[in-house]
Amino acid sequence: MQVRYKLWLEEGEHVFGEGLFELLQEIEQRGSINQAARSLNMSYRQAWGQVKKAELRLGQRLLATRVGGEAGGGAELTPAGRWFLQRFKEFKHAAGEAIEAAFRQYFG
Amino acid sequence: MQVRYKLWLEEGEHVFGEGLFELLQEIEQRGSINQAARSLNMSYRQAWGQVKKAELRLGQRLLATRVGGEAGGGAELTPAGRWFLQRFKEFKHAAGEAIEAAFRQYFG
DNA sequence: GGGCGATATGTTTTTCAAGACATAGGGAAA
DNA sequence: TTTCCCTATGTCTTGAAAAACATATCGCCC
Repeated sequence: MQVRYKLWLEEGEHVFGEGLFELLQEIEQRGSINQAARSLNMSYRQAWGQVKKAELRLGQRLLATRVGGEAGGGAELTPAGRWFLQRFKEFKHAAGEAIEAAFRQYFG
Repeated sequence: MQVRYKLWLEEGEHVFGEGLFELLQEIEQRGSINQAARSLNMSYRQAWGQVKKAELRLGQRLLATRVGGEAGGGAELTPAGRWFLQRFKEFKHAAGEAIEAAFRQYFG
């Protein structure tokens, strides 16, 4: 038997979770939504929509994008984007450890 | 902004989570699946199916039921049922506290 | 100016889980 | 022997989220 969990943040509605976390991470190191989506095996439409919805609900931009140009365009994280990425990463790690520990304590 | 989470146990597949937890709790103090379902605002079909699926996957009974008789029948927890209920309750509490604490630490 | 690789959205289709509906049967008690 | 309240299942409907499909536009570069 094993424990499973999902963690996310809400601002009335879902704004930041595992999916967006991985997506932003990938965008940060690839420089484009398209590349990131591809590498995570999802469609550009899906990736873009996810970011857009979060930005709307948070009331702030997570990505700075450009259209056209040398590489056709691209995207990079705004300071807010980097902030969320970093914080969520640390939070997720701490919470995950604690959950596993509690599981071991009560079911191990 | 607030943190949200879901915790559950798997044995290959989902076997025990919040839903079953509340259901067993209610059954324990009401003595019937029907009454419990009603009080949780779900159908008997749904409640019964949930228990059945878990029992199948766990390979052990969670409820001892009887058909017909004075109250029409009824259900009570087996020792295994009580064990899961108690353990999950404690685990859920400990994990919840830890998650909230981590959230405060990183986003508070 | 056409191709390439991006962003940016609207629309439609699929899928899959949740819920609703239906039916059979058991046993005490009036 | 009928009524009542329950267990026990099969099946059908539906509704929402995910995926697929379809366009439009932008700007460098050859």
